[in-house]
Amino acid sequence: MRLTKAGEYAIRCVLYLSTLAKGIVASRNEIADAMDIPRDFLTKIAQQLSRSGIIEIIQGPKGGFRLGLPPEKICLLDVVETMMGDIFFNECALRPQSCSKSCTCAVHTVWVKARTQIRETLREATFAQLAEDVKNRDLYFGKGS
Amino acid sequence: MRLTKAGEYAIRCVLYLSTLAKGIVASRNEIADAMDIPRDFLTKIAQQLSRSGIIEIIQGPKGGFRLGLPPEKICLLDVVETMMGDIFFNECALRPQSCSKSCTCAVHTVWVKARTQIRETLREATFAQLAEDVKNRDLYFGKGS
DNA sequence: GATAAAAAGGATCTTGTTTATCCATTTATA
DNA sequence: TATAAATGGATAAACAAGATCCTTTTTATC
Repeated sequence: MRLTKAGEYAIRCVLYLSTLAKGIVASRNEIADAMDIPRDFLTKIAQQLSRSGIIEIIQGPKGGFRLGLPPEKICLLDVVETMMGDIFFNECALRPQSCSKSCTCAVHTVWVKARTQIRETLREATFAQLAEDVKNRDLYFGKGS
Repeated sequence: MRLTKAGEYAIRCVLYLSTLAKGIVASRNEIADAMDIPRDFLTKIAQQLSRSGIIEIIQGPKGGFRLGLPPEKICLLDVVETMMGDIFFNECALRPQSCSKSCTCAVHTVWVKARTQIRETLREATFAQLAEDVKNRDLYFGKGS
């Protein structure tokens, strides 16, 4: 049960953009180099992030990516669910009709609780906070330890 | 981010055994039929559960599976981690040395929190409770709705 | 307009994991 | 000793993840 590479890369990309001044565009190559993301894979990831409004893509020379929302309006949950779909640990917790047994059973209530908790935790973590922390520590940019 | 079939089947298997009187052995076919698990797949699942002591396997005629521990000593976390390995959402949360960037960053503390929460929730859910609930509701055995 | 930088979109490919099945071998009851 | 029942190893099929390549489209600037 783990974060996919696509999810990890997406977080790094949004985090990078969140550390820039408002409205600044960073090119795909710049982001890929800085955050250690395969260039062409980043293309696909950016397309998904763009479809859910988390980033904007600018084409043409001087093009690249920038945030589509202020970083305090973007949370880890947004990015994770964009890249990996809904978080659920058991079909029943989200799609009761797909369970061959009854779905009110005790097991499912545990999954629902787990799902709710993790979504809440990921929702509380905004990229404004994350970027601030990263900037303060000089992390993620080769300056820190 | 979801439970695998193997994880789901393992839970159903242990739940079935937990509803039986202490020490009772159920054959592989009985469990497979009752809980809608592919017979040969259940073999593999049982081997894993047996290696971590959750169930015991009895060979020969009248053989089958039974719990290796009292059901109040088995929790969802045990079964899930046996079948799916450690729960972690990000490499760094568990293996700091594998992260190419610094691992004290703010993102990782969020993953650590999420991981801790879900493990706690799954640890609290024992099969004694789960089986009791299932028996009370006549669920999981075709008698309920 | 023409040029060129930069991203899109589609196709493909590799790799790994999950799920499932088959069969010869081992175990142990009666 | 015969037989019921599970093991263990091998293999296959299905699917998802990760990565890469190439042609087309967009658009800033000369």
